[in-house]
Amino acid sequence: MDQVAEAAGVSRATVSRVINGAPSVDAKIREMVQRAIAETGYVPNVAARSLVTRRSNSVALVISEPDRPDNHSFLNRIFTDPYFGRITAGATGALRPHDIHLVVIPTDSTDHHQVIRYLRQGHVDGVLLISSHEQDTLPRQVHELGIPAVVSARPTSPIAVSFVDVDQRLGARLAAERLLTRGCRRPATISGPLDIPSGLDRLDGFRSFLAQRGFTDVPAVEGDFTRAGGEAAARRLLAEHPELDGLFVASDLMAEGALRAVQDLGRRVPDDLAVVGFDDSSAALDCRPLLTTVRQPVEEMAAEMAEVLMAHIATPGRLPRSVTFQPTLVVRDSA
Amino acid sequence: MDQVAEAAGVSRATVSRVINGAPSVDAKIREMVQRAIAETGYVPNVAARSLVTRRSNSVALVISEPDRPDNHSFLNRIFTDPYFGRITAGATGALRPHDIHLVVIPTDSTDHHQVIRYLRQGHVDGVLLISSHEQDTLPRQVHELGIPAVVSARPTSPIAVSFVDVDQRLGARLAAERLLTRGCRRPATISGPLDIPSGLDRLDGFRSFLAQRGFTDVPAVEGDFTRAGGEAAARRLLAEHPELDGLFVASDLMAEGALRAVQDLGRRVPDDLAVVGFDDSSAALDCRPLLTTVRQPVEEMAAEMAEVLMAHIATPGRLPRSVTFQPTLVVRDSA
DNA sequence: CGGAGCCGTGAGAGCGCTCTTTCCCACATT
DNA sequence: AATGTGGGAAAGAGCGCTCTCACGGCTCCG
Repeated sequence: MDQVAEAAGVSRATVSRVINGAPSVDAKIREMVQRAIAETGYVPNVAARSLVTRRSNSVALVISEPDRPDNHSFLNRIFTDPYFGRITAGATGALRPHDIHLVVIPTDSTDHHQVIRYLRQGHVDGVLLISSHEQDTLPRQVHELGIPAVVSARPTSPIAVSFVDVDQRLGARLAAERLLTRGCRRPATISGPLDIPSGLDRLDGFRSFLAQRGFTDVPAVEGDFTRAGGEAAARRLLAEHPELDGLFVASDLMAEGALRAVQDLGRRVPDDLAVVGFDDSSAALDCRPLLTTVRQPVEEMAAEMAEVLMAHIATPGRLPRSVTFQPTLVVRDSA
Repeated sequence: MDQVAEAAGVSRATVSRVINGAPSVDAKIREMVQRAIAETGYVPNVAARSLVTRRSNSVALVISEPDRPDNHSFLNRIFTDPYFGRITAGATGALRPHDIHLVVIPTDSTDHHQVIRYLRQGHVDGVLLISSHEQDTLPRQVHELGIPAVVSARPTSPIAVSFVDVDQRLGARLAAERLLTRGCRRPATISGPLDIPSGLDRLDGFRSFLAQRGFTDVPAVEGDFTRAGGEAAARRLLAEHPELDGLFVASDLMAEGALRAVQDLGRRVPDDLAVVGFDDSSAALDCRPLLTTVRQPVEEMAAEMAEVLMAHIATPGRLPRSVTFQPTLVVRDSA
């Protein structure tokens, strides 16, 4: 930087001003400095800058999942699930124009303390926290740290933190309505894990809407948001309730598996059994027949999380805000 | 840090020694310092440390893909493809024990300069570069930067950089052998994009092995490593060559699509037509019948990339090294 | 014509750490 | 008793930047 200053015949302070785009620099001098920068090939040292500005220009994407028996499959599951992929894509897209980078940190409860330590050290300016399961203590811990944070769903315990969510119950209702509209009279559902709020909300939303319409004792089987889990759940459900004619599956991945099971068992979709998924991920298009599903705009939601986080970073005292997205029904062939 | 030093009745230097685990500190003093750290809740400032050590303890995972018409789908495609997911999982797993974090940076040629700028600024200690397409200039640019780097495949132009790859031709040969063993006499292939070395190598390896065994003019159609692409390619292939009885598809994702097309067209798999994939990704288990495929240990390869990179970071002058993994055949139901 | 006000620049004090150098003291050696 | 030896702690100089504050020179107004 001294070299640049000397080459341009100005002081270090002026070089700094030019680099940071301060408006109060004379156009001629600005140009001279820029030429000097180009000639010397000068690149600012980010560590030195961070030291004084207290900014790192990066944020963490912390993906908190329940413990897994083995670490390998844990990582693999996370990074292979299209849901997390869409989150990453959405967040990256929103952050990039602001030149903010993303540090991806998967975690389960066994290494919460490492994550917390990382965050405390000031590596990042804020956190996007993807946490779904009920008992997860990480949102609270992060909140207590005082670092800017946005969570991916309404926290289960009431903490004053910003979050972005989709109206889960409305989504479930859209699915239920679609099934009824098609003429289904024996609806059932494969839910997500019931220790996850979104799993619970979708189940509850589905059932309570149907109850209003006079359908009680709607069968439900708990799934685990994987294809294999969906397939197994569908087999179980049809074994116990062969009369079913409509099925709401709480994720597209599970729906893909369920569709397979249903067809293996000789049911035609949608004629014998109509199936509605949830997510509208790429998996919906991998199904045959193409999956009718409830669209959750995951990329937009992640982008919104990023925007809210950046706002928090820019103005520290800012009050938490929550944003709820509306799901929509995407009608294809399966229902 | 001054507070800690005062609380422990020592100097800042000693606190630093304790934090960095210097062996030459008296046990009693060490303990006092640690107590002081705990009491004050002191956390070292990483920016200040980086400023003097010239280390950031993070590395970039740069995923370089060809230009896409629209940015949105570009990000989505990358983060949804299980191949990149496996890479991320493998790299994360290897880096975590060393407390090194991963900054994920997707890029196409339109923003190479941004990536280069980011790297030059010293945000990261090194780069894991995932670059597949032939004309990609990024590997060379990164190499010229002089920053420690490891590339995911043999660079197309000969630059002195470390890389990790799988023996693509051997993999293709394993597939060919399997088809012949099953008794196929009319083999064909759906290749990857031919401007990607791995695509080319698999095609070439397949054909040249078959040529040795007397099979010439083996039909091939170019695919694009997506499910939809695989499906379309299979339809084209079977329309032109209805007599086929064996098919090597250069990625599991494409194989999944191809399988669908083949079965839609009334062929039974594997009886009428045997299908072998490539990758052994989770997609292989989503196929029906379960996909016989060539296993590429992507997670291990990514982990190895990370190890090599850390070695380069630790000892700067180190000569480039390349590691080639052996693929294996995983026999399931489709061939 | 003198002083107030403003714009643009320079000087210099840190930001919080590491690491080399220096120093002290206890103990061994002659 | 004087000198040598070495382990362990302290002192202090940076690392490369930003940002406040002071100041010089200009315009403008009374």
